[in-house]
Amino acid sequence: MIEIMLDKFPTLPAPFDRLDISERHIVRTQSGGFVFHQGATAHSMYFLQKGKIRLVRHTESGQPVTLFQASPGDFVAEASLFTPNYHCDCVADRNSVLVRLEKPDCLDALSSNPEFSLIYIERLSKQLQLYRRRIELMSIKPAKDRVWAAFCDGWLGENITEFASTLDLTPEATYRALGLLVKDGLITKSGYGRYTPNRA
Amino acid sequence: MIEIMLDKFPTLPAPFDRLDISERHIVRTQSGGFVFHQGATAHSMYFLQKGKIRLVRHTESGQPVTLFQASPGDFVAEASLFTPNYHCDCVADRNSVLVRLEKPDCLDALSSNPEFSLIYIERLSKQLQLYRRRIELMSIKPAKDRVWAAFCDGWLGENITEFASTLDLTPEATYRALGLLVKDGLITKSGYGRYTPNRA
DNA sequence: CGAAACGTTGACCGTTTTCAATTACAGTGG
DNA sequence: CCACTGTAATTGAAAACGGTCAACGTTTCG
Repeated sequence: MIEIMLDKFPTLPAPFDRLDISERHIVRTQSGGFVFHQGATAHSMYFLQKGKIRLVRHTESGQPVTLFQASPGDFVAEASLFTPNYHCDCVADRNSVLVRLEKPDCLDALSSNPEFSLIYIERLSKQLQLYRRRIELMSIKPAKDRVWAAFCDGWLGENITEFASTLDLTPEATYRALGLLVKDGLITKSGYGRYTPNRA
Repeated sequence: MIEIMLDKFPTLPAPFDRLDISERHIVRTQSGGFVFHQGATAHSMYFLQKGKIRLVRHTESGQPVTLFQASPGDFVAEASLFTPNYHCDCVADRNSVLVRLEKPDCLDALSSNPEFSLIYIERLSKQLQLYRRRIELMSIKPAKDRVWAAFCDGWLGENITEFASTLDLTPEATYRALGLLVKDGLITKSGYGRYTPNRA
């Protein structure tokens, strides 16, 4: 039970786990509610613990443009540490729980504690790696090859639908690709919605 | 003339412009040559000044997998600051010029100079923003909408082919999309390979 | 001038999306 | 424990979109 809850609520990762976080930093937002608004003074960055949030920018003509959809475990508005105002809205798609990391606290820690900085830089560097890899994955053309590459990388989690959206494929296309890979003997279907790698 | 040359050879951006860089840090690699090998001790990260390089990982079965293709202005192997070995090959696709940023120099600067760290963190944060936006762009389904969104964002540079590849579209598809946008009156073709936004 | 690279357009083809229907599983309340 | 409900998984068929191939125009640069 407890493990499941921990699973569903990722904890604040290093180096921010060192900050003094109290209940007043926890932000609970109802589905449809705003975490911050475009143009508002950027006081904080956020860590999404639970739910789904979306960063939306409004163009001059008023058209909304989604910049990023965050899932639990993602940081949001890291760059706000370096900009005076938020450049987009942050809106919750579901009831969500976030940890507010206030700008002064972050900048203090980063300025005064080199170890803290290094760990954050490490985190950002590795994130960058992941994003680059994901872009490279999305550019693989036949769906079968893309799914195979991503599968080998270990992107497939619990949920195939989510896996599909990570690859920018429809779930249907993903199921079919997985089916072909099974037929090729590269992977094995080990149950309803479960696929496991084969030994060479 | 000189400006053009500066254009073609991006200079080392902050904060690394503060490091003491001499000729011995400049790495020139012929097309097909390697900058570093998977498994080798990670001594440095690199800044690509000219040319094209590719990060390639070899799977257990020996299949090569491209992780990232870098263009001038990109950093490569930032995460190697935090890992003992390179986890992929770095191979030049053209004659290339890189600046080698040695791990001890970088870690020293990051550990001893908080301002240096902050600027690097700022850079990484903004890179992250760009990648996230690019992923979001690539997930826009009809090519026309994708091109329009990217165009509004200002991704279109000098080269339409490059613009196309950024969007994971073929040049042909991109030309057609641009044509439709012109037909819709959203943009104007202002010359051979030149498109400009329309006023509302 | 000539070669090379980029831009542009057309036609055809293949893959993926879309839409629809069915099955499997998890969680809920009786 | 079981029916009940919702979400995810799965499969099929048809349509649409973008990729591929091919041809040609334009610009740049040596």
